[in-house]
Amino acid sequence: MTIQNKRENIMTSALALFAERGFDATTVPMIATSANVGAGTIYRYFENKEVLVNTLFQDYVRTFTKTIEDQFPFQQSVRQQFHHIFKAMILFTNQNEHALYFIKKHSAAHFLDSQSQEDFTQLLNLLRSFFDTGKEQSIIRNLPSEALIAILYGAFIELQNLVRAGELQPDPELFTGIENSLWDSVRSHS
Amino acid sequence: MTIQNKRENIMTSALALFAERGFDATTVPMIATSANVGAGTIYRYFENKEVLVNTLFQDYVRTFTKTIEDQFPFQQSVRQQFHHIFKAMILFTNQNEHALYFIKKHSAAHFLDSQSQEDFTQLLNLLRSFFDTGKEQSIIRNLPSEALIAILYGAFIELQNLVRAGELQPDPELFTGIENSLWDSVRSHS
DNA sequence: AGGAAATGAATGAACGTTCATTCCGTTAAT
DNA sequence: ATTAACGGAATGAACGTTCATTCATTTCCT
Repeated sequence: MTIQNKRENIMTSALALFAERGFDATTVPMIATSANVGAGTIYRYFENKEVLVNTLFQDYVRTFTKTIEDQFPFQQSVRQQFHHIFKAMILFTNQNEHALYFIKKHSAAHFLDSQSQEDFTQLLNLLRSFFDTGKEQSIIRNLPSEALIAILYGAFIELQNLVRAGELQPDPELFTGIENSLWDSVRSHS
Repeated sequence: MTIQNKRENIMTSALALFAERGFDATTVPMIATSANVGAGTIYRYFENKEVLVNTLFQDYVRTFTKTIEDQFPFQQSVRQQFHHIFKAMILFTNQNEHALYFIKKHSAAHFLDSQSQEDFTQLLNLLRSFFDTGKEQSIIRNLPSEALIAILYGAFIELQNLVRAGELQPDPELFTGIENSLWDSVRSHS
């Protein structure tokens, strides 16, 4: 196993455990066992448990932000921009199974350093500016953008949890239905 | 302070701490300090930390379920039933500040005993039967009831977090707007 | 005074972290 | 081609700390 693989292995194991059990209920030996390394090995790659969780947090928040920003259809309709964001959320979740839930679960945690908080704020700003633009055009419902983000984000995460738990079959039809539901929750019905 | 008050005091303090920090990051001495009692006193009222958290969980899940069931307008329209549920969520949150978030945060936790899980399932069943009825009448969107619950529940909790954090002003106008948004997310737009 | 309630220092288990040791791939010498 | 020496990577037992829990003692109330 290469060094890069081993580092990623530790990160992937830690991500899944942090997402499932939470930071505080996950022990370093647990991560080590799951990653098939000795407990001490983790400290060759990460200064300590908090550095590990912050590294993970920043990594995935940035990747998620980039996924939304990538080829964002600035010229097109608000509805199409919403579709792009929704697609990005699905794509990111498919490519990083536990990442969104991990982010959600720890985005207000006491151990986040200032860099992690900054990265998360940037993600929120991106969503906020989308909703603000949509409201200016009277296409998005007249609610605080914070609230609109909460609705979209809260509902989406809860749904992905059901999919992860196997209680919901992730077929395209379902996703279209959910996209429409969430669009109807944020759009203006004048 | 009466015995009943002391017990409630411990429960209220534990609730707030569990909601804010999570079960694993909350220590028993923390709860004791917050409740102005000695650490040992907690063990006069609760066998151990897990019994305490399960007692809290069952208490609040049952109260929440009762709040929804109380005066439920079975005879009236699905929209009015939805309004009742939404009002119940607001009422319950006003009367039990941290309770809904506590429930949310721990409803899939590893330390929940079978009684807690059963109580939570009953709450879900109540919501599920509301959505099922609404779908039969083609008033509710044709999505799995699990998904509809996730949307309503996920969005609502996320919004209450913003209110608790002071990032959203809880005025009646906002709540009406949110109720409409969530109704539009679950209703059928034929 | 007597008995129940409350206490918080003491305890042992479990945690994050360290570090003396082992392992293993590469290099160099024969 | 084989072997010896080297050094960074990996290890997991051991350390100090923190936690949940206990219990000998004190406090409170009747």
